[in-house]
Amino acid sequence: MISIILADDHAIMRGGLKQLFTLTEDIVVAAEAQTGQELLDLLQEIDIKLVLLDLTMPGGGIDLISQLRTLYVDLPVLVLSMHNELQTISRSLKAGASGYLTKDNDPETLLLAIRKVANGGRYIDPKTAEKLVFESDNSQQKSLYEKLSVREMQILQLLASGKSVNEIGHELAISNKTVSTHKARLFEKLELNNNAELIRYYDAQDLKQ
Amino acid sequence: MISIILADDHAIMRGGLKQLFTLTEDIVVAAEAQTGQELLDLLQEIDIKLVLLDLTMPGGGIDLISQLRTLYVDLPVLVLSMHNELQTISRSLKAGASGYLTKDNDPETLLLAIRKVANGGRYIDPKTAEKLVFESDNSQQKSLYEKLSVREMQILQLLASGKSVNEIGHELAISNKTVSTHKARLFEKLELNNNAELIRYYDAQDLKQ
DNA sequence: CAAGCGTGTAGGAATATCCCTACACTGAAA
DNA sequence: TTTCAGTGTAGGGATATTCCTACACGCTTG
Repeated sequence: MISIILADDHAIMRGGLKQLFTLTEDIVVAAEAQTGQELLDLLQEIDIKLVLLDLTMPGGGIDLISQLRTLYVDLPVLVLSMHNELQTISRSLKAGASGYLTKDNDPETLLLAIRKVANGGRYIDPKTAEKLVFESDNSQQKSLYEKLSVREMQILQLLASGKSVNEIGHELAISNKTVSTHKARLFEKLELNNNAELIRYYDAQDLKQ
Repeated sequence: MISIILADDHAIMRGGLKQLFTLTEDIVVAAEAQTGQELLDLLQEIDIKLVLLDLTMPGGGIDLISQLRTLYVDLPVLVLSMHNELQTISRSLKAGASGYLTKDNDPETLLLAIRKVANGGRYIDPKTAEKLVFESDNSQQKSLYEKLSVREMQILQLLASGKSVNEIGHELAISNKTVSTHKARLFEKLELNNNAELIRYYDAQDLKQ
């Protein structure tokens, strides 16, 4: 029996997944988390076999994977994401995720991946696995977006959501000066000159996904 | 019996939703589409009561809603989205969607929304509906723009172009403090909370004209 | 292994911006 | 006619942000 935690902030998605798992004999949802913190809290209380993690939830970035990997060395983390940005996939795996698949896969594939990962295996979407290998070779023409570090990307998202430098500093528990530095660096990398451009750049990127 | 088409490019999401609907007596999934085109093709073949549409799928933007509205006047479209950007919601509804809810709602809410919309009603997430009232009410009549004084409008345009308060003060040969006052007033009038919202508001207005 | 680049982190000083308040002027309402 | 709301203008003080600089760490790369 594979007991899992659903870590996804979309209740409808969780609801659907739970229903999906009722069709199986061997997979059961032990708990659900809507934020990274909630997930960490839950893990202290209950014992499960696998975390099914949506990266886009609040407090659910790459860092969370690293934390999980540190705190629970043997706990497999399967990332379930909407994005198939190679960058994100690659970073997730480096951070210690046992698998990665996008939500456009068949439900059967998800079940397969869960079983494989729960048994200590790894699962990566074959289509993207191939690209990953390919990409690492000719990482020449990276889009500006891909030049950003994880932290910078995070700051970008928070800025684009309308948060101030101070608010972000507080939220991430770092100095506002630090946030400002990150901001300056991502301005340089993205060749932006002001906040208006940042918002428009972000929205434009967002549409591409 | 409410027969629906699931239009979402995420197979896992569709799989989950389908399972969810098996719990109900009255909702049945007649078909699934992964792209806008696929949806349009399917609609020519089969007769259904409602389209459950994920805006983020390929070929699944606001335009698609307009098309559906033109081709099938009475077919209700319920938008299921991850984003709760006011703009997107507002535009969807203007384009003719019968309802809008985000994926972080309860599954029960989704069922409720489907039933309501299938019966000719409308459904909008209560949290966001409230915010929308201002926007839609005012934009129907006065287009918030018109509440702004000439000077405020000018400042808005300059801010949206990426100029700083100081730059604007210099350009208009008035104190930066004055510019700041104008800015504060237009923020209040437009019910904006930060620069990001200003940019998005301005761009949205721009599209309307 | 040494050197160097990228990254995450800040401090101090300089600016920029906001917040609250104020005042004069204009046109509309009472 | 008086009153009042809306507007364009700022000042002073409080905050926020930037700019420049720095440093430690980890990961390449010669």
